[in-house]
Parts: sequence; C-alpha cells; structure tokens
Amino acid sequence: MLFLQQIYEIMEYFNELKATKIFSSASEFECQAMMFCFKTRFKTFDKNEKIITQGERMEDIILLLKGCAYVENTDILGNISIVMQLKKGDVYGVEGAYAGDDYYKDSVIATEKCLVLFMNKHRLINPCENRCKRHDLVIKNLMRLVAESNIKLLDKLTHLSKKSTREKLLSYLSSISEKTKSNYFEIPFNITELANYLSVDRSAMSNELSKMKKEGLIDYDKRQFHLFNNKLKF
Amino acid sequence: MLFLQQIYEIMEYFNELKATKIFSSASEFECQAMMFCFKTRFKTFDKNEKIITQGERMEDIILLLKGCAYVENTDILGNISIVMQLKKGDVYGVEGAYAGDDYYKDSVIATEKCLVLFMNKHRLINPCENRCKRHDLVIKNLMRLVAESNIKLLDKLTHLSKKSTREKLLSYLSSISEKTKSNYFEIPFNITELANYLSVDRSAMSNELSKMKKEGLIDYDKRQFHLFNNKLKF
DNA sequence: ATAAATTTGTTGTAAAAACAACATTTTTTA
DNA sequence: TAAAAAATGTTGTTTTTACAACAAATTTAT
Repeated sequence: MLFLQQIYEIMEYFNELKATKIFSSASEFECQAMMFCFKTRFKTFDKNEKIITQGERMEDIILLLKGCAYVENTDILGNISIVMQLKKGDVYGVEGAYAGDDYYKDSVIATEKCLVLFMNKHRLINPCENRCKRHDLVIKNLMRLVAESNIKLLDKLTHLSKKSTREKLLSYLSSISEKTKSNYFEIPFNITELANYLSVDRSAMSNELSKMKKEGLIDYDKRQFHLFNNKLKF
Repeated sequence: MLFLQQIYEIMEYFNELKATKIFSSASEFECQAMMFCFKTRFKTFDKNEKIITQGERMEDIILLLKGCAYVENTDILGNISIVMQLKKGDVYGVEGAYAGDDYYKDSVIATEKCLVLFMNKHRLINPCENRCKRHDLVIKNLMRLVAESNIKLLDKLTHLSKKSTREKLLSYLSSISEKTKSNYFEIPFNITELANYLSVDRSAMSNELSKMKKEGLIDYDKRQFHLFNNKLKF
C-alpha cells in the first residue's frame, strides 16, 4: 500500500526531482530505487507553515521541490534572524547531518505553497550496502552544493568584513566584475536587496552610491553597473 | 623507484596522516593504497614560501600535515586580504574542486616550515573504479570538513551582519554560550583577535566591552567571559 | 490605464565607529 | 630575570553610519 503510493508519488513528481541539482542525472527508475533507499516522504505545506522546527530531533534532510521558504534562527537571547532563503532545488540540513547534529539548528518556514521531499539523513549520507547505483553521484552532487554554498558564504564574508560602506560596495561590485570578466554587468539584487545583503542601511548605501557616481568611480542604472577600474586601480 | 620512495614516505609520515581528520580511520596499508590512488606527493616548504599560487591551474587539493599557512586573495582591484588560516590537518581546494574551478582562486603561503600533501583533485573526489576500500570514508570525512566549515562561516556571517559593535559582540558571545551550554565560558581568541574576527576596531571594541561590563551585562577577564542572561533577556 | 504599493534618492540629525595617541599591563624571549 | 615585544584599556577627535522623514520614480495589481 505504502509501496504503491510511493511509486505513484515519484511518477507524479519526477519532473520536479529531475529539475534539482542533486537528482538531475538520475532516471525515473533510479529515482525510485533511491526513494526507497532514502526512505523519502513528499509533503506539501501552505504559506507560513513551519516545515522544520528549530530544536526538534533531526531525522531528515529536506529538498524543496516547489515553492520558496526561509531559514530562521532564534538565538539564546531570543533574537530572530533570517539565515537564508530557500528556493526550488535547495536543500536544508546537509551540513548539520555531516557535522553530526542531532537537532535542527533552525526553523524552516514556507513563504508560499511548497512541495518538500524529506530524506532520511543517515540513509542519504552513508553509501548504502547494496550500492544503489546512483547514490555515489547524489553524494557528489550534495557535496557540490555544500561546496558552492561555502564559496558564496566566503564571498559574502569578504564583503562584510570591510569596514566602510564604500569598501563593502567595491568589494562586492569588483567580485561580480571578476566573475563576469567584465566591468559592465548586472547584479542579481535591486538596491534594497543589495543593502540587505551587505548589512548596511539602505538610504546610507544609496547615498554612498550617488557619491561614487559623482566621483566617477562607478555608473549604474537599476541593476546595471559599470566599474571604472582605471579610476579605482593605482 | 618512485614507487619505493612513496612507500617510504608514507611509512615516514603515517603518524601525521593518522592525525588528520580525513585519514584518521585508515590503516597504514589503506593509506598506501589511497596514496597511489590519489597520486599524492609530499613536499616541504620554508617560512614565507608560496605553497599555492592564485591563478595557476588547479590540479591538486592540499592537506597540511605540519606547520601553519594562510590563504591570501588578491582581488581585481589589487587589494590583498587574508581569507583564512590553515593549521595542521586542514585542507585547501576542496570547495573549488567540487565547484568545478579550473584555477586556484587564492594563494597559500607558509607561515612557518610546512609539510604538505598534494592529492590529485579528480582522483580524490571521484570514487574510484577499483573502489579502494577507504575512499568512500575519506570522501565522507572531506564532506564533514566542508560542512563544518560551512557552519563556521554561517556563524561568523550572523555576527558580522549585526550593525553595531555591541550587537556583534552579543551575537558572538551568546553563540559561544549556546554551544557550551553555559553562560560562563572561555573564548578561543584574545581581545585583539576577537576584534579582528568581528571586523571591528580593536580599541573601539575594547571600549564597548568596558561599557558592557559597567552596565552589568557581562563580566570578563582575559578570555574568560560571563554573560548575565537575566540582564539581556526580556 | 489607473490606483496602490514599493522602491529609490535625498537630506538633516543623532549616534556610533574608526582612528590616533598613549599609559599600563601582560607575555614572550633572550 | 631583565629587556623587549605585544596586548590592552582609555580618551578625544574626526569620519561614517544609522535613522527618520519625505518626495519622486518605478513597479505591481486591479
């Protein structure tokens, strides 16, 4: 009964699985095998519903198949902060699982209607006895995800560790410039989001951007930026 | 010839390998097998010598077996910043390898005499055909390392994204308090290092700490801190 | 197409941080 | 153990930032 239900679910949601980084290269049959192997469950959540509750026992890693959610942490003093946003294809819990956490360190809350895949953490992170063929690949994909997240965090830290708003901006903009190999590029944030990303006051940042434009260091319009490296380099 | 040399090297350095997180559970024989599998090379570096050069083609992941080093990045504008410190047992290059980087994104420089193990990144991250028995475990250990690094970075980001020095301090101190499950604890930094970690001016931070002490929020002496939660919570 | 909501740029003010300079204490090392 | 080096605490000054308030522009929804 449960067995059949799972088969049906995978048939129903295979396209969503296929679209994720961690299952992208698996066939429907292989997905089925893994679904049993990882003891998966699909579940839908409404907007504002709690998908994961901070402090509860951590049995599963989740994969967001549809919708958006955010990771929220409440510290010992009761301060609540949004740790990150999750979108389609993102996972939560991998780091904790590998680091040996027994309890969820954050809550995950649906920003809109979500479809979530729960996977048993032990089954997922330990290559299985019967070596279901694609497990190694899933682990590698998982590792890539964590590695990429690491790189993003390190980038952000580089910017945030600059003292002034201007330095933060230049650190950010030049990193984008480096990535795109161009000094004319589009950023993935609007101004408000950028201020939020850099943890600075929006109006102060907007002000600083204006100054930099006046000084001829940069030019910008909406998300389109132009870095005048000749003015910046020595 | 080379073959014999490698055997000798592993015999010579087995204790160092054993002491690292990624090879801790492997026997000498298994280490030998893996060393061939990963095409390893041991190499020593003097103080201030460059172990890895930013921009060069990335073939290897390195594991620091003896000594200390630091990771240094030069951005597009020519600004140099220290990304992190490496100590015995730390690896560099794993994230880049999994993220598919072709070139080293940073330089690694020895702070003192170092012994370094170079491992071919492809061999290391792809479970091998002949399935040398411990490879899976090494990959899992590697993943744990990256996962833990991720958690640390996220922690630091939480603190740095606070706007005021006081908030940064409280965020940091309460996270330690949470980890140690006590409001009386020792921090792993001295005051100067803490200011550096939190990216704030040392003297300003010292001043802020004094104020907080006067206000009865905290008490401290050297690295020993006491958080008065009752004063902090609402 | 219009109204409503959101984002953006600007300004002035108050608060906070960086910076510099220095005396004192602590730690290191010769 | 003495001398040197490094870390720490304190203060005053200058610079920068956050914050608040608001008008203008842009985007979204109806």
